[in-house]
Amino acid sequence: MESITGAYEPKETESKIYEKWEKSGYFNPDNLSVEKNTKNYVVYMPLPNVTGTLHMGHALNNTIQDIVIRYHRMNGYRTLWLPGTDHAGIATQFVVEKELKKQGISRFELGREKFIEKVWEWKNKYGNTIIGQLKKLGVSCDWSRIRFTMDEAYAKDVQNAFLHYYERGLLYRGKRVVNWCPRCGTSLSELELEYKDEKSKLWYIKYDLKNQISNLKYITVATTRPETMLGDTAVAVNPKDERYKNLIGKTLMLPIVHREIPIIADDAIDMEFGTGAVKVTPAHDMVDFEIGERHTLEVIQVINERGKMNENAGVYNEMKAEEAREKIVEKLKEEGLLEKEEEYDHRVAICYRCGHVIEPIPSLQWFLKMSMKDTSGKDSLAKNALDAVKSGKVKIIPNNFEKKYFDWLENIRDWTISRQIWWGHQIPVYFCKNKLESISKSQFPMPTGRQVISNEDKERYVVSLEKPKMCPFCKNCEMEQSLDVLDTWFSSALWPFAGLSESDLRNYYPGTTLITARDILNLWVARMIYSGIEFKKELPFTNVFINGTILTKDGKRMSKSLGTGIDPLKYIDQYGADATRFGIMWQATGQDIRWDETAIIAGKKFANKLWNAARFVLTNTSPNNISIHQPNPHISASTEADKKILSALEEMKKSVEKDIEEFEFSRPLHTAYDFFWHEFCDVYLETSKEQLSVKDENLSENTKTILLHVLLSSLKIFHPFIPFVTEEIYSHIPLENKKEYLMIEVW
RNA sequence: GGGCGCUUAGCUCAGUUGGUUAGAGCGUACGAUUCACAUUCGUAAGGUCACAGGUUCGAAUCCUGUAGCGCCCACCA
Repeated sequence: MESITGAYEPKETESKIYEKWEKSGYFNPDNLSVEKNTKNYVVYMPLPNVTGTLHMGHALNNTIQDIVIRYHRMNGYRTLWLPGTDHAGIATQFVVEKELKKQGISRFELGREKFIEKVWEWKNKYGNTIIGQLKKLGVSCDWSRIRFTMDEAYAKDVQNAFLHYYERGLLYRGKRVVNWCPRCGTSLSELELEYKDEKSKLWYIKYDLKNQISNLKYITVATTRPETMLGDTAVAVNPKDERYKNLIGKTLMLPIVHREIPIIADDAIDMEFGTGAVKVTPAHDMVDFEIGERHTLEVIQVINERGKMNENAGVYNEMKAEEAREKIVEKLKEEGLLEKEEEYDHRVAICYRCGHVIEPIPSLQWFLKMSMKDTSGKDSLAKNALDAVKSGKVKIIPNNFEKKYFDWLENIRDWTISRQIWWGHQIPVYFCKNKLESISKSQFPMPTGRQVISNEDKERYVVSLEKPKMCPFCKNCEMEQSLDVLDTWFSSALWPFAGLSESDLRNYYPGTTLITARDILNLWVARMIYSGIEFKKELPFTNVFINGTILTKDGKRMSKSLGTGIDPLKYIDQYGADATRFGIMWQATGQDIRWDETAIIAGKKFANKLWNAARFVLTNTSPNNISIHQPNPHISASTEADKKILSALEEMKKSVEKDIEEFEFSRPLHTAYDFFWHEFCDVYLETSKEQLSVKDENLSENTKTILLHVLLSSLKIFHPFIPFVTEEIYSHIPLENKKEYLMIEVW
């Protein structure tokens, strides 16, 4: 075995082997020589963003996926791991905007079309960075099937999904208070918000009663946002609150504005907090908006999309909200209407992307109906997702994450799917430019093909996959496509099937397993589940495995922005991908991981141990041209040591299989490690030296067979974990019925 | 405020249904080594299993409570 010498050097070996694997075509299940009726094993990669670069979380998540895929491939499944990237609307737009800013250009100067061109340029240049990094890790994805969420075929399915929902009556347009980022100029879903603690004040403001009741002249409300009082349309109290019971239905004079507003009773009010009386501003608070709906209150918007006061704010018009706040507090003080102010710590919502404080404002958006309650005979999307897990058809592993999933779905709100950014799937809605006051029936032609026409809100539009050739309303305008784009998750929800070819859908849908991080369980997984049922009538997968989170050594979250992240590429470069994978999996017990670098060193040492043990076996077996045949090599135990190692091997193998099938990935690595190092190397290898030196040809030949057999079996077992070094060693093993690669060996 | 999880050797963590001397990697100490591997081998030190009760013949493991840490959810203006 002259080609195995010295210490193991991962660097060259790894890139050489990865190239060979890719060339072999075996990442593509169509090239695997499997029987026709063989079962599929399909894994959907959680889509990295095109802005992404590899971090520890990806390394962990993708290593686990690769273990599952390689294990099943060797076990004879038609194995497909589908990779892809996500256009990541706001995230990408933000990155490109920042790039442009360096050159002193804003996206508004550029204009929408030019800007989108720039984003595509950026995407084509940098969008596959993470894919290249993943390859270094050794992942065996089928790159021939890589998709991007804005590929032509994918985009078509996205548009189709929109139309489908519209036809089913699940999409509606409405003015709602949404989370608005004034900097990004778009609405955000609740899942896109982050929070930060802020030191603020709680102001106690007197609202005079229109008519004094006995001695009572006013009631006091507490607020953190006095500037929104200009848009107050009620004050609410809890109906059970004795203090205010006799005031319900009475009228107050709103200070500064001098507008009459009613006192109403609503269960949402907490009697314990503040004074128990709350100002209600339906335009600028989600809860107030809901209260407003229940009591049919007027919605008066006083803050605009840029975070400034608007014309309804009178003298405060065009002031920034914070400035108006100060001015209003001053004014209240002057008028003696400020009872007191308290220091108050609270949380404010901020944009997950740019960090700007979120301003709840009313805005016309598209919503996807989720709620369980209003059923139109058919089960709601949320109900379908809920039932899939409740019935056990989809398993969430570990199952304590089910609760989080159920909680979210059971309390779900309609999903705001429109975004006012430029980068994304533009919604397939076309407006009539002429705002005709009334339209006669005769002006409503039948829709052509798959089109739905609508004239709600005096805004006439057509939902259609293609731009209508002629406006069905005025018959002469060039219809204009809506400028809204879809929430990124609207398209990623379709990931298991969107953009796949007919034959791939037939052969590879539904898939088997999804392996992901817990923070996107609801954001993404739940939505894929109901989308699968909605569009393909079949659940997209049966297992959802949630991997742990990698924390820093002192238990903090690893994050780029905090500077606490660690770059796995540094480890791959220094110790090799095998060592890095080993180190990660050694620690990935299911719990969150406080990162310990020494495990990678253990991995590096182990790769070397494996290498040297192989070197020993191969140099001691090659002189006589011994080779083995599998699957049933003629193994017989002639000594106690033989017996022991063979039964230990079988036991180890069984234990590893059981673990992997139960989504345990760290324990099998420990088990195999213990066996190989301590039982095979420390004990049997030493014993074999004696057995080989005895002048008993049968014994020494048999010992050689056993050495080769145990080595080969071990290589297979380790391959899913540390694919490179095992593949390299395999290429040197004298095997009669050898496969082209260990990767496709029979487990 | 609610939910989930964690607390075991100096560090990072295992410990399956309760059952003898509680394990691993790394680190530490001492020793070995021309014979696959110093990325090695051998030996050793090191733990009142967070704390307090309880169940049991027997508890790191089950129950109750307390404390600390982490994460998630929630409309406390």
